[in-house]
Amino acid sequence: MRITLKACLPFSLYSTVRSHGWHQMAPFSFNTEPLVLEYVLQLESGTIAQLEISETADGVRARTEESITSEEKKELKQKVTWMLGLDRDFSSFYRLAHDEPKLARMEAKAQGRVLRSATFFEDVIKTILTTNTLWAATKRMNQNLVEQFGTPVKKGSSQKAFPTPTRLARTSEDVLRKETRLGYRAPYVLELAESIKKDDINLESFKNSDLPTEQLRKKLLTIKGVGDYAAANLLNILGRYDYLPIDSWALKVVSFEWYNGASIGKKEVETAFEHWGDWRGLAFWFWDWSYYKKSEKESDVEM
DNA sequence: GGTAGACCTGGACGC
DNA sequence: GCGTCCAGGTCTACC
Repeated sequence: MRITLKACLPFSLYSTVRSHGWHQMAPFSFNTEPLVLEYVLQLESGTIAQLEISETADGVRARTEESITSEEKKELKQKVTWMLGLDRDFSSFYRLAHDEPKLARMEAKAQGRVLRSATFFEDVIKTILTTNTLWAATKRMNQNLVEQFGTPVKKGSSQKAFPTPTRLARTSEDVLRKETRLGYRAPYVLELAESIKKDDINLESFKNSDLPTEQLRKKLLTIKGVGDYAAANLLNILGRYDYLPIDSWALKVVSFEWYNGASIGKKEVETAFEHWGDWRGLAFWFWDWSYYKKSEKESDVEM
């Protein structure tokens, strides 16, 4: 089965996929030759579809070998549109970015979209796994979650979908802590899965919520394991750019950019992007950091 | 509202 | 191979 979807132009599959590290996390995988994004998607009906998404002249083509119903096809279209932000229009931001040398490239590279998971639940769990740990450990915890609790494409297949809240709610904190190696994050993941199962929280409604960003942020902060950084990161994923995800990396690159490497706090980061108003999260996310130019120069010397 | 300490894993390092 | 140190956000208790 194949579907083609049009994107609001400009669009680049490569730029969207490489917008952050999600493409390195199961059930995503990404090949550059040829350019294909793979994802194991679990539909509402329970059907598992192994998707191969490639770029077309004006959008994407999604292919799966599984036969699916017309209702499932409709859901698949909605999910792919959401994951790649195909309907997102960044023209107002591009007009502002043209005058900023650190962002002026964005329109030509069709940057602005961030890769999202099929469900907001998956994005919240993955964000919790990024906190207070190294990237390698985040990937390992996520891999363990998918391997241990994900539904396979076919019986015996190693390709599995991200676990559903219902499936995770059936496990125990002890298993998540010791076997999935989530450590102190285990009760947070379990509590969230249980809350969704009991309908205490509907994370998927956050995708198209009319609530003001501040109220949405407050709701996110009620989730155990989601603090200021994680909430801002999740708001950016939802397309709300009013908050900056300030972690230790942000302090480092902003300090290098404007404070000559001196020790700084959150306030300095916020001040640096204040004038971008409602777009500040997006400007921050795609800023062309001098810190990396310096690193490249140093590695050039070493070579 | 601000701050200190605990939480937990895994990589780096020294022995 | 073993032990120690450190980095990484959030939570909770306390002031």
